[in-house]
Amino acid sequence: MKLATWNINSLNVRLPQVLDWLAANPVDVLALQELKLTDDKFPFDAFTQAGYHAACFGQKTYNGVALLSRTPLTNVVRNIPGFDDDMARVISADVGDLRVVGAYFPNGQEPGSDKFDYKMAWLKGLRDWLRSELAAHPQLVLMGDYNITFDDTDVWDPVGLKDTIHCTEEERYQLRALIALGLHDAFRLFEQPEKSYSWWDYRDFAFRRNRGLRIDHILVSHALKPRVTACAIDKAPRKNERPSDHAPVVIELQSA
DNA sequence: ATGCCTCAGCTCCTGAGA
Repeated sequence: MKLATWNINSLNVRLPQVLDWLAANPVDVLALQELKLTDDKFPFDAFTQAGYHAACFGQKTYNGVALLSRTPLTNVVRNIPGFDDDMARVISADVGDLRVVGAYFPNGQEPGSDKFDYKMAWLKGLRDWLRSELAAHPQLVLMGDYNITFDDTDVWDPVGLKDTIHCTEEERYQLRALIALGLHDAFRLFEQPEKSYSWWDYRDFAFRRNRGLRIDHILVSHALKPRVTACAIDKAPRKNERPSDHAPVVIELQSA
């Protein structure tokens, strides 16, 4: 089976591209981030016609996440239990024998800012909750827009961007702490092209120049790791007209 | 260069994204 994650930067604008991508890439599960719409505006009918069940957790203007699945989504949980948050950033569900968590991590704006402090608190909240979630659901996948690079390999200009947002040691420490719960970066389980990124700034022809960051990730639990057969970033949708600034990341799993 | 795009909205500018 295949699962994917994609920050689509407004579902209102990107719905046709999501449907086109699903038609060409009929994944079993797709996690979406940055819907930028409320639940009452979510296009359930369009996804039903495309053959997908959907669970959404929307919000006006900002944030908003959803899960699409070929098979029913059950035990849906919105946001991080135990972490009080007024932003719609996390949605979890059972899909077959998997626990799927889709997440839109805070941006953080700038080290030292209030938004950076919120990002750190959110990461701690996520980790505290995931510890018990992993214990309850050994076969777990956590995918989404993490807004953090693992290391300089994920950064087009590690010197120029040293200690800037997405690249600070504090953020990377938090990411390693998530890994330490018993998770693996599916992308690095395989040989990958050099300078592989999942996000490119809209400005300055950044995509054409491949000036990007790898900030969209799929982490798999220990129990799931042996089932992973492939993981790749699909740059094709970034070449569309009016693209999202992010590209989808896709993982392939053997059946249990 | 507090810029460069893109999107939402209390929409002809501003805040936020990353």
